[in-house]
Amino acid sequence: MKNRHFASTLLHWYAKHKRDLPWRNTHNPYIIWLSEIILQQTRVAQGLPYFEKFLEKFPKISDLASAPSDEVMRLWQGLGYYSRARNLHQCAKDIMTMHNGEFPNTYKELLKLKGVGSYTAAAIASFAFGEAVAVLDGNVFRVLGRYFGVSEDISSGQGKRAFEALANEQLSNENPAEYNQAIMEFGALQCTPKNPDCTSCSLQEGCFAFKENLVRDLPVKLGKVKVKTRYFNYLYIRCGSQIVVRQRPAGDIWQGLYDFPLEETEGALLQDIEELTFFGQFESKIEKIEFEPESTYKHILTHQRIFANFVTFVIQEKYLSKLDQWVNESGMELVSADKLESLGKPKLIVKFLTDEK
DNA sequence: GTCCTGTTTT
DNA sequence: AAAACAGGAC
Repeated sequence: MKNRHFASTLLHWYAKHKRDLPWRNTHNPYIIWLSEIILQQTRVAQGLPYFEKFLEKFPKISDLASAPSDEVMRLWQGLGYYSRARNLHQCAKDIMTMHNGEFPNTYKELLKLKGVGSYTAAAIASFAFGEAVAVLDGNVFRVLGRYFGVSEDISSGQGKRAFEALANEQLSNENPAEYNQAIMEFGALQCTPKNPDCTSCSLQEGCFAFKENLVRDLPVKLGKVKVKTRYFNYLYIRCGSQIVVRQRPAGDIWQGLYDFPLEETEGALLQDIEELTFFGQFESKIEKIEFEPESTYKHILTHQRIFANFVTFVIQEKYLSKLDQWVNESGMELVSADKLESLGKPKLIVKFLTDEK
């Protein structure tokens, strides 16, 4: 007989402390999948409004599959990690075309879906279909790492395998769904990264980290991110009621979102508009120019630090066709302010547009 | 390693 | 104000 103290304590704690969240009252795999993709790398408080918007707009997976991708990206605007939105949409289409609109119902098959990795596959398999497979997310690493005193690095392959084995060993086979929810909720509310509430903890007695005073040091996470700095000189070009926009290409940040024509520089932002290639081409046709290098925006990502300036150009309306030609040749678009509002944009762009008003 | 934004800590 | 942190897929 295995020692079930850990699992049963978590299950009791969960029954008493769990939050009532909309995706917890269903076995509908579409709703569970949607919530899990939105909550990847995202806290409940930030993801909840997006979950509600998406479910209202797309009540069924067929609704999501048939939506234009710009609409999906616009709805995702502000949530970050936009590949999740692209994968979400592609996955919905794949399920309609390759699975007759029905979700796969095993961990193994779920893992093949776009945007579904080991965590999300385990979550859907257990929550929707009751499969006995343990989830492994940041909360689970922390709770297991502390309670059992695992000192392996969670970012190494060896560490991950050790945690996976331990997680599946502790999993309640009677109720894998409740157990998975319980350990993650426990990590989110009780066994938090900073200042966990050890004094009121029902697992305190058997906790290795508490006993050895290692709560602050577990789990072990090595590996550092090196941040590179980039300089974006944005051109905010208007002509009559039209604005020049550009959809961001593959191979860089914010793929599929819209921003403005951009001249990126090395080492520093441009200090003079005459250094902009665009200025040379349109110098004689510019009515009004605003250049405010003092209002530089700083935008921080995990791996990049971006400094951005926005230079406003107002082109005389009689040169619209000339501008239109340049826009088309450069693979960009001229859109109205309303259209621009409706497009999915990075936070940096939304912030600039808000500040403009 | 590459992908984002919001919150917490310093 | 800046840095650190939180949160998985590819």
